[in-house]
Amino acid sequence: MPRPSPSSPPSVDPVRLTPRRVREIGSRLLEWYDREKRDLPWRRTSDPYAILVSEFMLQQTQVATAIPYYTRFLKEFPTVQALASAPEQEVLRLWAGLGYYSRARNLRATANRIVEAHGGKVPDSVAELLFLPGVGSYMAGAVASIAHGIVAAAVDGNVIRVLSRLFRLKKDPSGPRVRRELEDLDMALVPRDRPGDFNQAMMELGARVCAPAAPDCPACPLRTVCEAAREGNPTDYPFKPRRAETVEVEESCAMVRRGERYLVTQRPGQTGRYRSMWEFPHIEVAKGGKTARRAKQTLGTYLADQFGIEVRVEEEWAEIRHQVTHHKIRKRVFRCSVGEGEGRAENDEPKVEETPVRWLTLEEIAALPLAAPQKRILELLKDAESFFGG
DNA sequence: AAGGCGGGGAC
DNA sequence: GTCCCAGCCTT
Repeated sequence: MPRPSPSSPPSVDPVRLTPRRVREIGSRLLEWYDREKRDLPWRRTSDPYAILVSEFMLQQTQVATAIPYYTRFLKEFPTVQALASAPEQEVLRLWAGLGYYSRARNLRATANRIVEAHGGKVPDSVAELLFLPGVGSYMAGAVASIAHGIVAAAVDGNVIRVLSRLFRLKKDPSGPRVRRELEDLDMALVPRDRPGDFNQAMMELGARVCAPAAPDCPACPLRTVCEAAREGNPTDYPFKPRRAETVEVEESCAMVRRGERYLVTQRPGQTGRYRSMWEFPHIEVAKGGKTARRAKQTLGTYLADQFGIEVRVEEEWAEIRHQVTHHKIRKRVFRCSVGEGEGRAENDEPKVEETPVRWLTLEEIAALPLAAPQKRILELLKDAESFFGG
């Protein structure tokens, strides 16, 4: 049997899963976890509903970001019944600013399903959990293991990284196939007596020690059983697929004031960003050429066509920059003036039925579900009003 | 299999 | 600036 020559293409190292190595990984990791685990709100409860809420919030969201939202949310909806019977707008309002608003809608739908079909109890099997809206492979395993002590794999971004380094896995983990292999591998590692703690420990290790850019190998409880650490190149793992290029987007936003009230509208549609959330009217502006002038024109036309409101677009009043996934957005906020008797009087009938329009005070607007950039505009307006004395 | 979905933390 | 986060759903 010839040895592979140095020039042969790299192949995936065979994963060696001796019972001894499995035991060692489990015991070292749990020992570390028992010593180092953070005191997090959802670790102070054994209520499966609360744990379910935390898992929804923690999707693509860092622990520190989620904590204040989690606390508020459970205070408002302490039981699955309370959430199931809440209006969607109310759920969205508590989620506003956290992003990925489908999570909020799915969580509410899941609460509904749990009350209707599971007698108000969060299911304890992975198969049943997978039927719930917004619950995928990771969450089903996380909830089953953490809330119910079921032996299940829970493979998130942290676990992908830890496993890839432990076993020097070179394959792209973003596809479902390799993902499935990772789940099988993880499943073989989960200690039968403490599945929930093991899964949390893997994630905590990934977040605090086995970090993406600067892993702290000397502090790692698994350094003696980690192939990448031995090789000295942990940051070579996991394989990273090419990222989408950043796209720049220009938007115009209308600040239309009438006395104490401002024009706001509800985002229409069954799909798409921010649906059913509220905003100061805004629209994307085609780029190129004299963008600034086009931004004004586009906005005036939009207000007239969409809402039947004739305004004069005045000066640019503020500029908001933010980034969502691979979109880099610049939002120019224009002050707009409405002539006396123009626009509409108190009974606003938009031309487009499904696009509600309201004239509201800043206080009333603050009570609506607003995405983060809209909250920022609202804060700017509040500051301006207090500055000018209202 | 690929793209959409928001926002923020860490560097 | 960059990367990536306790992912999931739709097409």
